[in-house]
Amino acid sequence: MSPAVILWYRGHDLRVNDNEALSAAAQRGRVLPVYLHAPADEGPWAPGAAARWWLHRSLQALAEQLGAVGLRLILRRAEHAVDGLLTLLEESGATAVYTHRRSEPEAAAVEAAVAQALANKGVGFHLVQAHTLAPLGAMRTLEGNPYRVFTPFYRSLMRRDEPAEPLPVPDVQPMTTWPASDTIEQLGLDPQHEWTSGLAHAWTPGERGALQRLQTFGQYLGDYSQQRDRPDTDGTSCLSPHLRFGELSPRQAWHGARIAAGLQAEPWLRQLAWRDFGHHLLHAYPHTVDRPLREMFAAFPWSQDQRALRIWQKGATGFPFVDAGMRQLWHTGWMHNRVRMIAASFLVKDLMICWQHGARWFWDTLVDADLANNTLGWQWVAGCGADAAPYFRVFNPVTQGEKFDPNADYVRRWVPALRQLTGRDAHRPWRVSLPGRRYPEPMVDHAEARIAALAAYKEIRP
DNA sequence: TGAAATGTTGGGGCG
DNA sequence: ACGCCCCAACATTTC
Repeated sequence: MSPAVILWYRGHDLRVNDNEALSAAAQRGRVLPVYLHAPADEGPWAPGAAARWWLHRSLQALAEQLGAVGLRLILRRAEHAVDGLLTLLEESGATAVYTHRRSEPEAAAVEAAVAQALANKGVGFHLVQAHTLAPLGAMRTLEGNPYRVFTPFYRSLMRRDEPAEPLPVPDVQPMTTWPASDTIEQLGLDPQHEWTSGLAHAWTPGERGALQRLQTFGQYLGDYSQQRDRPDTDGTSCLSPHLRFGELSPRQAWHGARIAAGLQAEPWLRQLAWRDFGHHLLHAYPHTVDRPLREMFAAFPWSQDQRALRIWQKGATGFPFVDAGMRQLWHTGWMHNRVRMIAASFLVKDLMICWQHGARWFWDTLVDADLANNTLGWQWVAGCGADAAPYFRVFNPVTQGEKFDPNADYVRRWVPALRQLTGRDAHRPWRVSLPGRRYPEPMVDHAEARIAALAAYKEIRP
């Protein structure tokens, strides 16, 4: 009788296809899959509400996928993951633990603690690297430093061999008797707020939903470079939450895109590489989750206006493109990337509210909230990160709207009060009279706000 | 993965 | 025919 081995799911790896830890575990013994909800391990960046909504459903989907091959997903609460693993080792007599490495600083500490505890027990610990295209730490400049500029990082990534082909679902030997499991409800992940009703309409969490989305997007890949900046179309893949939860591996995405579009997949693979860049940066500079990479920004004279922050969060700034984005976020847990840049720029430059507040809001409301990419994106916009937009590049929320949402279809979709306006007027509603005034006046004068932000930036420059 | 200010050019209206 | 002005279109500089 072969020994039991634990397959430790950690929430960024919720799939059975192309699952290296599963495949390795299956070769070694009877597979015991477990997800441990360990709040004490999570620190200040525990998954936000939208991510918990997704996680709850993705775990249900994973349990089904595992069930189809004869495995059962064990769910457990534990103070620390290491406690949960030790308990399960006792109960099952398992001889090894397989899992996938994460890139977050807190997760690295957990991995170290688990490695230590398992070594003490003489239990094998197999930490597999599969959440990025290139292994964390493997991407180095000629001087041996981490890349801090995207383009050289990208070129270097593309010079590597193509990622290996995705693995099929392995043949598995199930356990003969299964340890007890909590129910998904007992984990208490689902936020059960009223607002989550919109999320279910927009998404299908789980591996099947992910593969379906990849399949569908493959048909549009040829138009990606034309359409990707247009929030009024479905030009982007919308794979980000699936990748975040590992319902799809980056190399599955890579090969899926190659099969669908061959060399034409390049512009989209470049975006997939941005995802890798974020994870490599977070791994190299873990403190950047709440501190600017470029240290002079610590002295920036940020505004503490809580009221303004609320107005931005609600999507009531009076700038239609910004408000449409913030409302799309609230209703669907997702925002088009072009609009993320504009909305983020508005918070940081027009309102001069520090990027950490924006990052926290996105963290709580995005279904694809990923610490590495959220940090990269906000520091990019704020101008304080790696390969950041220079601070003096201030987006104009009106002209950006006119450029990328020329008929204002996106704005009118998400801001009902503007629906009666023509495409031309919807981006500048203050020029026309709105019956009932259901849409707010602009909360700032953009031209003045821009000048104020540039002046503040001048203060901190060396 | 900007935008605004400033500079330059060239066509056309006009006296 | 000529110079002058206006201004759109484009280029360059600056933040």
